[in-house]
Amino acid sequence: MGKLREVLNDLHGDNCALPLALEAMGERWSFMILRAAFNGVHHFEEFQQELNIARNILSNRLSRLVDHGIMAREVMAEDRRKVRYQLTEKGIELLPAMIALRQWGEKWGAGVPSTPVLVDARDEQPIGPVTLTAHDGRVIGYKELLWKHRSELQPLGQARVRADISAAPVAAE
Amino acid sequence: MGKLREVLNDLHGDNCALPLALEAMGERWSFMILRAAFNGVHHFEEFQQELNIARNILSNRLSRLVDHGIMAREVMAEDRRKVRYQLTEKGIELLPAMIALRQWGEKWGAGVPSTPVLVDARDEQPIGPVTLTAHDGRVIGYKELLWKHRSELQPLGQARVRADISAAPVAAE
DNA sequence: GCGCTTGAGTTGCGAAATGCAACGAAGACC
DNA sequence: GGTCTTCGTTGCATTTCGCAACTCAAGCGC
Repeated sequence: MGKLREVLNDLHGDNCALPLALEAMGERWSFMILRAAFNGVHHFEEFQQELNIARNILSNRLSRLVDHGIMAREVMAEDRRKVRYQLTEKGIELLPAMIALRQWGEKWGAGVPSTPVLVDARDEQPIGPVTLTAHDGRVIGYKELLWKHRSELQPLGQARVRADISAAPVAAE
Repeated sequence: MGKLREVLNDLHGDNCALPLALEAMGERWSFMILRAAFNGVHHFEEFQQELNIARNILSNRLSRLVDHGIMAREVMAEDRRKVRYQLTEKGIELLPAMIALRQWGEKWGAGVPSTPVLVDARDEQPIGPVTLTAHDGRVIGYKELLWKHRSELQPLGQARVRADISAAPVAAE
């Protein structure tokens, strides 16, 4: 955990939340555990058999996920031997990242059709590909993108709104 | 590399491309290197200084990314000491996954505003959050989703189209 | 040519993470 | 009380990571 964290907050003057995400999810089994959790796995033994992961590692990974607030640990009332691991909202919000990874693997791997498939509950159609979108929701490709430093963004906040606001006082003077 | 790969292709009868993606990108520095690459870093020494990563690890990670077809290695013609590492299309298509992770880190980390920011080249507005969408592009939340086995999907292909097709013969009879 | 620098790695070795198998301990079950 | 479950922990071998020093080919100044 040493090196990576040290570098977390400065990348030649850049700032990035990516290392922060990686500190929580960058370890070998984290995403696999997350996936199992999304598939309804809740207990230690279930994870262990499903993933074929060493028990000590699983124990460690689950603790870490709990520490990071990605999963919640709860001793069950009706059988106090059992512990239930449940995704928190913070954990659930990793779904787009996980699905993006999975779709990438599907596209570029050896044509493995992943199962189970995530479908829209309304019509049971598989979901679409995870994409980047402009602020108005329009899908946007890599070539239509620029990396900008925060300082060189539109004067402050959303350009259009901002223009309206700043125009008002001038008119009032 | 042992355990994880063994389990890659069967998760109690499930199939998943996620482990495949993780095999390529699941190692400690892979995403950080990818991020640097997206930010215009191309040479060994640049990666090394930018990331403060050990040279042997960097060497190893770059080779592996090249092996996986995520980056391309090219010895430069005008100075044959220099090697240029360039993202391939396969690498570029990891952008949604990377941004999803980064946005998650931004949201749940200690309010770190990431820089540089990805903006729409057209209006220089920051891009929107990476989301899951239904097949028709409508944004879809976790609670509106179901996990379905491939076998229990709508009879085959798209439901609506399928319904039309299957209705026709019946009417014809 | 000859020393000097630069770019891209490699090597050796200690520290940390991972994997395996066996063990422990509390709670349920009869 | 004895046994079975569930969730871990412990000890030890293997693998990966991290650091610093070293190699080695290619350009550069003269």
